Amino acid sequence: MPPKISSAEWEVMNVVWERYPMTAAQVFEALPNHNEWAPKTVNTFLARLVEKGVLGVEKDGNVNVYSPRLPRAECMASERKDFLRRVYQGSAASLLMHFCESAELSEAEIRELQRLLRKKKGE
Amino acid sequence: MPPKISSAEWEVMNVVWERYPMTAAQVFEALPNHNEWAPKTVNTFLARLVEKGVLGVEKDGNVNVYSPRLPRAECMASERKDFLRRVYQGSAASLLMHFCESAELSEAEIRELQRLLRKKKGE
DNA sequence: GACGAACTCCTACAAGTGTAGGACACCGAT
DNA sequence: ATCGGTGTCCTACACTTGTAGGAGTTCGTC
Repeated sequence: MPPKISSAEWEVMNVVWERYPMTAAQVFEALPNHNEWAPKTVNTFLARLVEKGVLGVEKDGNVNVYSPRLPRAECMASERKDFLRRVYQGSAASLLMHFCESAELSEAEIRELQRLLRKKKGE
Repeated sequence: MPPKISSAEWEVMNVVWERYPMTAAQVFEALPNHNEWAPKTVNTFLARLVEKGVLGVEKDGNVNVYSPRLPRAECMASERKDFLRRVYQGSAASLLMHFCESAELSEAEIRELQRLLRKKKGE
């Protein structure tokens, strides 16, 4: 199981998973809420992610270069499992209903979901 | 917005939302993992939930009786929003696909979802 | 009216998280 | 060789969360 990734750490990882390898400065630049955190703060998150084994770091000269050590899909799956249990006590059906109702979905996305459900029914 | 409810606090709230009002002892008894926490621990969670305004408390003699002060649906919605943003960066469609794929769904549940999607398409 | 059981209220403490600051090192320009 | 900028590493600190323990109050029973 991947380790627990905190909320701020997810922000960072979302950036790094998109386009690694990255230096701390690049991560800082790429963050959407880049204005809300001091560069040092981002540095702390990077260091903690390395500690946790979510990120790996290599030196390019004196500069740290970070890359994921865990696949995003795996961390997402672990987070889904936790959320499903904690908030929905395991009931995937009501979770899906709730998200479905409040989601804004395009025609194409709806069709894709319908296709998936039809396939599921067949099993 | 409801306040942040921690993982352990969700366990407690899931019980209280099912059948309030409840005393601390009743909550303790009703907890699924009732064996893993000391009664005092559960007490701490209850107190914190009252502080946060999620639970209300009244005295029945010298005994505390707890009831929700926030509707479950509202707390779930807030949690969904947070999860969607943090892990899926707002993409409800991929969230739904992922949960759909890994979920075990009965025929009836699938039909219900299909109905919901058809309705959504019509809008 | 004193004692034990039950319950509440206050306190504690370590680990995790958000939020950085300061010291120190190294590279490029002068 | 020196100095300033840029980056790393270590340290800090308050708040949250998980996990309770102990002191004190009160009610029913002997």
